[in-house]
Amino acid sequence: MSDSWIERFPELAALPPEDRAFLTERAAKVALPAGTTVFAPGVAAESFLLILAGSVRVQQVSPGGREIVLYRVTGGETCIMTTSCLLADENYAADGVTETDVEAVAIPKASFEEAIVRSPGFRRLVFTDYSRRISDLMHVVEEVAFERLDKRLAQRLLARAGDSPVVRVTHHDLATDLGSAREVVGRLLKELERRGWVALSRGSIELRDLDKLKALAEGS
Amino acid sequence: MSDSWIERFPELAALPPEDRAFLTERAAKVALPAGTTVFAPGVAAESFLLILAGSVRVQQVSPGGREIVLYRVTGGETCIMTTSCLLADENYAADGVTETDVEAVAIPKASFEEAIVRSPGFRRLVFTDYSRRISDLMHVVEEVAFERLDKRLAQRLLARAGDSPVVRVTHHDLATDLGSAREVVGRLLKELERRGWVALSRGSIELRDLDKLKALAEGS
DNA sequence: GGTGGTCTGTGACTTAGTCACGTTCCCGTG
DNA sequence: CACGGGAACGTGACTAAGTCACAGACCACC
Repeated sequence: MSDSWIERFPELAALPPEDRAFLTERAAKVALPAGTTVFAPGVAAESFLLILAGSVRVQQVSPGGREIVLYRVTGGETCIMTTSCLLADENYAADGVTETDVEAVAIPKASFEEAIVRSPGFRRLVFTDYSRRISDLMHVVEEVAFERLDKRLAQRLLARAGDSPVVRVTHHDLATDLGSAREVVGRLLKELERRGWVALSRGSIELRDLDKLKALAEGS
Repeated sequence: MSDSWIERFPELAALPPEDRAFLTERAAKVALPAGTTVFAPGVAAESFLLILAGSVRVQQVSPGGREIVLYRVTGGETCIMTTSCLLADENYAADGVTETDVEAVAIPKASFEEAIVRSPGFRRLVFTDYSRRISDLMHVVEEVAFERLDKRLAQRLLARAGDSPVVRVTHHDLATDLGSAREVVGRLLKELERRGWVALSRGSIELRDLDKLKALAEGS
């Protein structure tokens, strides 16, 4: 298989040629359409997944139907949940869904284990990704437990706005991002609109006063 | 050094003799009195830690002074926060404090990396522990985001009660366990007392109706 | 027998979540 | 074009949880 994908992973691109070859020979490219369930509680994974492009949302769903996004896996990152299932036969209470069309590379379990043994650089990539996810999770705990919702909402709005000031997102999606309820998010947004900081319309939100929003997002 | 400690870790005890010897030769036993800070934001670790006895509490502290316990590391487990620092040079926003006197075994960074390479069983132990902590963290997120506080409080009371029905703990400590505020915990406890399910006194709580508490802890 | 520190209690208030609706908008089908 | 259904959003009334500013109460130790 072509080894061009490996350039998406600086740690792997810097590997000695024989390790690069080992990986590229055993990797298979896969394409996942938006909305695919990559993993779910009770389903064992059989490959190590490296995401080339697109985004996988890892979330928890409560018995009562509420959801919270734990983190997102995007291009250049690996999917810890499948890794863990490979290494520890662990089953998690979270599921992963592609938010966009996703291009990924899959390495079978046996080759993955061998790569861990033979390549310090590969090992480092895997451990680094574990650490990043643990950081992500700790950050979620911190936010959910301690931060005000209006502040978190402002953070999310700013994060979702790329260069464009218009964010295409529903109240429900924002609530899922924040682990809150749609009505609550709607009310907070309405208050922001009343202040003139955003303009609301069905399915999208225009950020009108970035400075004020940033102040809210960063304020203590 | 004596290799008796290795029996505390079934995965390691089952290792081939040469791997066991490798670990026991390089491990150093350490004793940490209660209240010792094992790691903290901004401090790099230099050894892999295996806990033999006692308990290390890993927690986050908010700017506003509120705290939440993320998980506890107890006998027979390893400390992935230090592991992560070893492997990924990551710095976390959490700190670890010994809750009791702790006996542990430390393996220097270089020996740790070598053990990862040479011993599949050791590798498995490390990855399994990563997975366990990720599970723990996801569980915390789920509880904080979705579960009622009275239910979580009942769970904690039951968890803290060993065989004895009298739990020695302050309202503040329970609040820290739950990531909540002392006053809130106090009010909920008072309500439980009014129902006759617990009896409160300074510094301790007597569980009077385990069935009712269990029903609360398990109820939807 | 004070005295400082820890632990707990309380009321008034704000913020967040829940529940049960109702309304509006969009888009495809008859 | 009407209209019907689903998705998105709005609202009010209520409960749960967190915050703030205190005030006691208990304990240990001079």
